Amino acid sequence: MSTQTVDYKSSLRLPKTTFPMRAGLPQKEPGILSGWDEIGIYDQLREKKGRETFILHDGPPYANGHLHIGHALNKVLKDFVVRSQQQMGKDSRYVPGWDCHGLPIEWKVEENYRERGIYKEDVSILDLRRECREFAKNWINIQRLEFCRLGVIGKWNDPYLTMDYHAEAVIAEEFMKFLMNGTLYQGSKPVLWSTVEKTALAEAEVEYEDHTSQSIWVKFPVDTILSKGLAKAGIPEETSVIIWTTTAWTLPSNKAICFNPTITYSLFEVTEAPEDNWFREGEYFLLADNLMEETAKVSRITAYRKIKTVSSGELGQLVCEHPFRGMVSEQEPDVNRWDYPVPLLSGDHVTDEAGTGFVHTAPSHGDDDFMIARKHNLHMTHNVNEDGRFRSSLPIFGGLDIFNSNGKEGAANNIIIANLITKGKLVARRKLVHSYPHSWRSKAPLIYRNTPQWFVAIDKDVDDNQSGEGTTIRERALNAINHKVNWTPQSGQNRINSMLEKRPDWVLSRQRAWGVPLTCFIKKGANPEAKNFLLKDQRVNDRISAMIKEGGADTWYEENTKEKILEGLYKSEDYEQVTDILDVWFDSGSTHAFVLRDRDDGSHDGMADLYLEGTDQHRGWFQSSLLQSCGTNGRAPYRGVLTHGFTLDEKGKKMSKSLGNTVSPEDLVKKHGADILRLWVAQSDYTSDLRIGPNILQTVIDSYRRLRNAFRFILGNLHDTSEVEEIDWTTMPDLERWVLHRISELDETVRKGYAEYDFRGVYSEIFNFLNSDLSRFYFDIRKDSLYCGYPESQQYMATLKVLDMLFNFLTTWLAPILPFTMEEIWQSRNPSSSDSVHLHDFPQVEPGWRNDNLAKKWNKIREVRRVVNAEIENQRVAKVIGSSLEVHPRILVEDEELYNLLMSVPLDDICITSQIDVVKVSPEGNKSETEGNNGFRVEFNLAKGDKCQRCWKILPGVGSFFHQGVCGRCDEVLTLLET
RNA sequence: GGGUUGGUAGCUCAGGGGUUAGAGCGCACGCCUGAUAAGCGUGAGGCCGGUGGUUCAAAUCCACCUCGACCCA
Repeated sequence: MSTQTVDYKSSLRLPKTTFPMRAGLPQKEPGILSGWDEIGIYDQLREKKGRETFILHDGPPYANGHLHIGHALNKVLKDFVVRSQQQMGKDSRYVPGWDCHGLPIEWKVEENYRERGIYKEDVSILDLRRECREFAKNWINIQRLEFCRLGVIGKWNDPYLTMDYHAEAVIAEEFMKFLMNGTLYQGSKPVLWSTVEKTALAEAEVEYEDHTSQSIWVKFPVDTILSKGLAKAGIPEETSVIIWTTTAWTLPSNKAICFNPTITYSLFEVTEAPEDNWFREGEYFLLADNLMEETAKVSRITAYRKIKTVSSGELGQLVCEHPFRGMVSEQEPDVNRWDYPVPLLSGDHVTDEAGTGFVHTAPSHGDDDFMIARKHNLHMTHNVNEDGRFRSSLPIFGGLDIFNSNGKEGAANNIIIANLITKGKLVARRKLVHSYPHSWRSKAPLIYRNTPQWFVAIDKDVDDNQSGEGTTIRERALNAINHKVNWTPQSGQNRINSMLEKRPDWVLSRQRAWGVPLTCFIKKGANPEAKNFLLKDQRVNDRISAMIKEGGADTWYEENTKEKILEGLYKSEDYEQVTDILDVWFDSGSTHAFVLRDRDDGSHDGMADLYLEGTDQHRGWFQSSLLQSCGTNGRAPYRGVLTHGFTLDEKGKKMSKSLGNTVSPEDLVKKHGADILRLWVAQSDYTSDLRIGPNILQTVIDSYRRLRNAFRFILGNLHDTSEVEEIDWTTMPDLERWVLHRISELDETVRKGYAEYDFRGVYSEIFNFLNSDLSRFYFDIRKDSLYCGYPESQQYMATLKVLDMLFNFLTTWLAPILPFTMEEIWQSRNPSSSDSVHLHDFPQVEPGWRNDNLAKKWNKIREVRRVVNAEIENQRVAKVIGSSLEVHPRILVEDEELYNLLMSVPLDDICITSQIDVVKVSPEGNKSETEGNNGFRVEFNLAKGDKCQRCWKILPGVGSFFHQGVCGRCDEVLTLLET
């Protein structure tokens, strides 16, 4: 035997590829992006004709500020959908959009004015709107770049904007449909109001700070005529209901008292009190039991007794007198403005944490009050003017100010309290420091003030001849969400349903500047309930929409607009032009009209296949779009809705700058690349909240590396060549056919997963396949053949063909999730300046690949292999061997079927041992040998012979062939290679 | 406070009345040095958020609590 070693390495076909192990995504991705740009990939995909469309309609993000991780999550999920639908054979279009109007932008612009020392009042509305438009435009451009950087495919060079003139015109048109179909009405609603700025404030403009108020306990005497069942309930006629309030000034506007049926109330009597006390001995009153003690303390009564508990049923029968009943003004001595009944109403908002358990209710001056009022048809009052003074016509209190123009407390509270004392209706008063709304700008305390607003009635029959799905907007909406729309996850249906069932009419109007106006006119001097209050004339509407299409919504605010529009049709001096703007949710709720219906790349029926947003949009866009569309089209604008959760930090906490636990998409992309961000999305369960942070990202990076290396192996063995000879799959070895079987299984789960938007399922299926079936099994086994086999042998060609197929399936399957990396992989095998993996659909599988019997067989073989591995590991740990090629095991099999099965495959290759023996043993005699081992047992033996210098197997006969130091197989291959 | 929703290994997730609760990654140990800042093998990790109930049997069903999230108040 020769001791001389020959270097046979050059005769091997070792993997060779230029595809680097380390990705360098942050550097590489921008280049890939510009490649896509150059070939115009989105438009090129649109050229594929004859495909069914799939329309994911983009929910427009708001154009103010950089993207946060939630935006990224949303757009990445959308991109998964868009790309996967396309590759499954659809024409999958995606038109991104932006929400441009609204308060936050108007605000920032105002802020800029302030910084420049300009007062908002000195700026014309047209100038302000111009600045807002510029502001939005600027951020749209920034966000567009940021979204594109994430690899999101779409019509980025022609997105939709809610501030496009066409969009503004359509929004106005859509609004006017509500004007015409009878659901629009003017009502009023309490809003937070600044008496300093004389304007309504949005919730976002409100700061809560401590404020000292006078809290008062007030008697509302029971109305003995109107109350029912007084005697039966054992309530004396001279009983009072005691309420508690911190806003004495709202008492003149009181219309009801609320109680909570879950609280226990009782009838009490004052049995002892100081001589000069407001609350006198012998007075009867009603109060929540839990609050009696506290009330006794503040009202200085020294003893009281509980007479009996009063049920909520009994309370509901009571009606009180207003404490100011009988008070008249000098101007109107005959009119008593407070001569109305004050009913006791049940309300969930009432608590027994403070006060008396009875809540004084002024419909015009509180949210809860307003809702109760609406439920019980209580009258709204208009007692408070813009400047925070009572209207001058209000008896007794007319002209008093609540807060003056400096935000300091006015006379109203004190004079009202003084009157209560005079009338013997005050029980107690206390100063109270509590959290109270203040203006973000002036820091002045705010009040709730009733202001006229425009509403869409959602329980009124819609006059539009589209009643197939219901006559009211609510009916249509409920019908749609419960019978027509497909929800992902299913829980979304329940969620939006419970919100829709309860929601009130839609408040459309905002007293702001930056938006689409409510383009309508009202008859001067007409009552809002009057038939001619609103000007309804299609000719007028047409002029308005033509005007806006031409010059944008700004034109509404130009001089003489009213005259121009009404010219020749109506006397303009008879009408007043509404200048309020629409709620921005109406803008975005109308996107289906100006995008899906109106754009060439919209959808054939104006409906989207999918809306995809965060779960907060159940109240937002999903609902506004639904209501808008049900009012204008009588149906939902979408067939499917997908919702995702929110992004949290690693501990499941909300992200916030102050906690320092934020992850910005920009940083992430700069540091790790967009594909890592996308892979994080793919690995997460978007149906609940998603966690992200450095540790979680590290595991994403790890799995990315692993995946990348598996592809590198495929590329290396394909030697970066794109041409692989066709061969008939039926002639392939068992093992290759098993891989084909797995591909066909995967094909089914991948397509099904994508169709159901189960990206995590798709990814984990593919990832596990790559690891468990390929790297650990198939690749490991076939390395011998790929490296050492004869390149023209049938088996080698079959393996190569399977690698080729795997390449095509895997790159396309993963392309929606990892568009950059799959492109890099695709290009490194098929370099081309015009091709892209994203132009290719998922390949088709052959029906014959699926072979469940074959799968069963290979499962069994892998089980045997696992046991062989375990035995080899034992010897390795014992330092008997290192490599598995040093082993020549024997497998003792009792089971006939298993024996035949093992004999039918090259088990030495499969176990990566130099040789292997399979021996049939009889079950008699040594039953225990294989019992509990599934009918077989592994016996360890060292491989005998010499190590082949080429393939490293240890075999007898090595060295006895023509080529030095090699085994028979290698000798043969070397000979063939030389010819 | 209400509605909705979630809590399974260090991480991301499967499972879902019935043997010793699974996967992948990570980790530890070992091997290989012809996927090499890679690959292979083996292994250790879990009072399945808590308490109580229903049941022969609960991670799974029910109730309550707790911790988080979204929306609302």
